[in-house]
Amino acid sequence: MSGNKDPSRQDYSHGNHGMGAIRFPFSNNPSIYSQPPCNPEIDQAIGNSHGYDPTSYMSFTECLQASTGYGVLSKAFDLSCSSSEVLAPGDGGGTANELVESSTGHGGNSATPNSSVSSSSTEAVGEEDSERSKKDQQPKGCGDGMERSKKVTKPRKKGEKRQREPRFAFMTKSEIDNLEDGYRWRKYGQKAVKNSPYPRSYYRCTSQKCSVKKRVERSFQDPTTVITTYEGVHTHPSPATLRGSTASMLAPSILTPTPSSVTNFHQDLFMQMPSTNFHQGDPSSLYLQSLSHNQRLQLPDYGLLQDVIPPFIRKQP
DNA sequence: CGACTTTGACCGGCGC
DNA sequence: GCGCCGGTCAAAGTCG
Repeated sequence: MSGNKDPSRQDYSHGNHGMGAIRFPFSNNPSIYSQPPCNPEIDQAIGNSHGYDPTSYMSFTECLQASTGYGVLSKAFDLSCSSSEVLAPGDGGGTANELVESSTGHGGNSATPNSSVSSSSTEAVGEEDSERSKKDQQPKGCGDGMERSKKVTKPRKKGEKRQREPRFAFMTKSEIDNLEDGYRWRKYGQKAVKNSPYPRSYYRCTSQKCSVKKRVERSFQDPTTVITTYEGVHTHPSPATLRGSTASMLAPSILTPTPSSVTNFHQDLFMQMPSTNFHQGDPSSLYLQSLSHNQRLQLPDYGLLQDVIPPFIRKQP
């Protein structure tokens, strides 16, 4: 191996050398994302209704950290959502597939034209991830000299369905695949995506006790769009947060509340969300749109407030 | 040398 | 039952 073998990666990973060097961009400029996501799969996954409200954004990190409290999200959605649309099979499709992690929602009737940024997805909040427990219980010892072909598989109880962590999917307009979100990730897999020339990458949070995963893929119809799907809840604060101002350095516009304040902060944060910002799917899900880091440079300077005030609040007159 | 990426193989779920 | 496909594993390679 010589690294850099995957052309499909290189093509759009400008300047992305490993992780942690990328800033997550966002912008308040609604015009940038004037076109709907193109990948039909993704459209469905994120419940794209072509009617999202581009004026309402929150930063990637905010969303992510908000995801540390699904209850909060749910609460927020309860407050802000009136209908049950989530996924928008809309165009007669019903070709729901892999990206529609959100299992269903409730029928996910098509969103109304103004129903906004619909959410993407979340899945049943599995208490115990059987998948993970499989790994945990799986005799790791099988590694020593053991070939993969003899990999021990944990006997799964019959009828025990694999449950997944809740997921959030974000769409991001970016040339960069692996967006800086304040956490450290280790890539553990990459797969070709059906019907797409772009591969899907699988990442796992490097924190030992944290089992959060994320998938990153690129829309095949709009290569500038990256779809990031988070699965699980971080059990630890963002390393960036711990490092103090690092997060701010990486992404000055991204709020990185202290761990202890995350919950309350996001509760407030979602409470303040415009009702068009997110729609309730199943319990909670987000669909974030953001912009390239280039565009972020055009943001007005809020000084210290940049790190305090959520962007979607900031932008308001 | 440790952390991380790459990559082919394996596994399980699901549709037919 | 079979095949497809998404997700994961883990050895090997790369990088700093």
